[in-house]
Amino acid sequence: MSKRYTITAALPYTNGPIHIGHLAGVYIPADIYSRYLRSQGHDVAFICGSDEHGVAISLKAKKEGKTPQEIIDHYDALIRSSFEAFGISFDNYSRTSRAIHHKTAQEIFQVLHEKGVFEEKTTAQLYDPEAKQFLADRFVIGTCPICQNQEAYGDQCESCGSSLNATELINPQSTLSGAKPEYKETKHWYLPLDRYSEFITKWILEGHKNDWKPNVYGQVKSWVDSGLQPRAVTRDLDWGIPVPLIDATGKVLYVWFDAPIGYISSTKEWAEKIGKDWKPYWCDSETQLIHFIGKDNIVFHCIIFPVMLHATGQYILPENVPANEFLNLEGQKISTSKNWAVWLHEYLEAFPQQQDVLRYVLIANAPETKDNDFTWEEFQARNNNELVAIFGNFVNRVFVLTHKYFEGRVPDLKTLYPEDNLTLASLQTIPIQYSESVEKFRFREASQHLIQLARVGNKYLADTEPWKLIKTDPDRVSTILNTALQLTTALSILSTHILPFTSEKLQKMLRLNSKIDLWNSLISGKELLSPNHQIEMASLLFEKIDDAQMDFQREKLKNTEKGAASISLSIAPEKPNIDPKVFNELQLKVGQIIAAEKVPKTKKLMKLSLEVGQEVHSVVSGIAEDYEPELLIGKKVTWLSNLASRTLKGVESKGMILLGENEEGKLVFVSPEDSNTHTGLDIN
RNA sequence: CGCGAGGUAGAGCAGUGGUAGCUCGUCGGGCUCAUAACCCGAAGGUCGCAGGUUCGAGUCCUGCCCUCGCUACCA
Repeated sequence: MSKRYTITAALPYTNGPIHIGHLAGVYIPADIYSRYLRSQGHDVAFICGSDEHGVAISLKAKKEGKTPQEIIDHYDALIRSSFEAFGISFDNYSRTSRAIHHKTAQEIFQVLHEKGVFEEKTTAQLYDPEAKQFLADRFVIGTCPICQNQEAYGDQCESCGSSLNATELINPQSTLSGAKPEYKETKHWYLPLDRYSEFITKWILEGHKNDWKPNVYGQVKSWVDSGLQPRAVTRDLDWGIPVPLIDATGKVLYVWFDAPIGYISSTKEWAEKIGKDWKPYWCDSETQLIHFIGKDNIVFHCIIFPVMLHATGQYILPENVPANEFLNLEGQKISTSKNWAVWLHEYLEAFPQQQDVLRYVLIANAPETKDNDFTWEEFQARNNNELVAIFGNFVNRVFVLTHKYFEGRVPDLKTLYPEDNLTLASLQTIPIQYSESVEKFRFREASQHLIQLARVGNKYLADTEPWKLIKTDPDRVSTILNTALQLTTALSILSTHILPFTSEKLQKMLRLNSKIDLWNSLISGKELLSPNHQIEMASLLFEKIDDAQMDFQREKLKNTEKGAASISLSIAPEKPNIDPKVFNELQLKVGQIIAAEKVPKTKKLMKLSLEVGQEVHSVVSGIAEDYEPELLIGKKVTWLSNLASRTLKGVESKGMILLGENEEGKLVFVSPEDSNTHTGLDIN
């Protein structure tokens, strides 16, 4: 029976291009699922769009001396075209900067406001008087009151790991202008999540205990157990959707309030274009709503957005939120700022017409249950050993044999032997297993069922050996090749979701004209190609990828990483001049490390014994992530000796070892002769 | 620190109480229609560690270790 589905894929944020992590985590699974549902005859709206609001874009614009509009136009165009070229089959890809979205988001805000859902609160927040802006915690830096790190953020000190309030920082500074933030009162609207705790508990914790993924369920449970808090849904900012109330000038909707509404406005835009009613896709309880996201988005899609939808009293809730974990690249976290990524638009240029290879590799190794690693070595191996050797080679064998023995016409099916029946049976059983996997969002498993079908084909040919029988029993060969051709056709149907470009090419080679109901013919065991049907000459579906190409990609990664490093090799801004007396108050000495050990239960802290003249002092330093204890022994360092002692994690620390942070984010000791340092390095 | 997920052959994964499995890689053999492709076979695991429950534990319980993530702006 045909059902209605609304499938959403996380809105990409338009401050950077799309990389393989986005694809493996969200877009390829969502695309496969949508294509699958369509081939089953379901009514599918596969919805996405660019997320174009928020502080990050406004900041990036300021930094690059552009307008936010220029930034979003650039990335929206890039993202849009690379999705298109990659075959992500969105029914609509919109933008949150469009009028229809502004209107939709404001309407939903209005509805919630009129229903009295929001709480209004006036609080004092940090304000930058020079930039004339309120500051998010992240945009205030200052000295950590706990470890004296001078670059602690308003919410957390990354050196000692303590969580902080921006108010606790010593000498707070705005990262926008360098000005000293002051307090200013401001009014905001809060979504009282705490009042919906029971709703979330019943709906997810009780209702979806067994059908949602453990990582998603666990995350939600963790939020609910720790007590949901009211959350502000407005911000004082100049970039975003204006809050549609008279007493809210200068305020915009919080980006996380407006972004998920983008799914709805994108659906509206699509429905208008094709003359449909959008409402059933969001308001009809028969519709299945599925959100594809990455794990960092769980709270928004499982708690905040559903509460918003629920509170309006008009919308349906997601049936499932199959969030994936993260993909690493060559053993390291993918990082946009460090340029450690494989960008989709660059892949498309480097590997033209090979979209399916990346689709296959990423889905075969999708981070479904835990973080996974993408390596070019694996990319090459999967292409050469699976797509080329198993899938492509089987198809090629069948085409070559059919032309060699039957002039490219499908031969008759004569007497069926047990091995023929066995093979034909798998044309039904494998698609059924494949379907089960897809319906459970187990795409990695589904890709293995697909390749399994090609394996069955290779084995069938190896077992029956038609090239030997042709001399003695041409009738038998006729049956074998008919069977092999049915299998090839089945392969072209089963691969439509994961390998859409390949599937299309193969169907052209087979001259498969009617595309209607291919899936049904497949699982009902109908004859897929009739005798005497003429097929095209063989052409290769996949090509081998050689070592040189892979070396080139690996080299490129290294170089772009270096390139990014040289850009970020920035010189810290000058601080105001100080009185020489202040400097004289600092006591700096050279010390030598004579012992080092990690402080237990911490990530970064290392306990060092420092020999200074005749004395030995104990100093705790946040360098454990960058240095092995053994390598530190014997090292001479610059030591600030008259900093008041303090105790970190139960270990007394006297003074402070001077360190700089280099372009790779690695802490280096201040020894100007060292190759790790560069001129202009900020010492602290 | 708290919370969540993960830790199973060289690599990537499946396996929720009953003789440890799949794919890739490795080694050996077969085949020659095919993109030096394909098919068969073998080697390779104290299932993170330590206790416990049970006739029986990868699977349940307890403690610990390691990796990743979340802690409210990175998929």
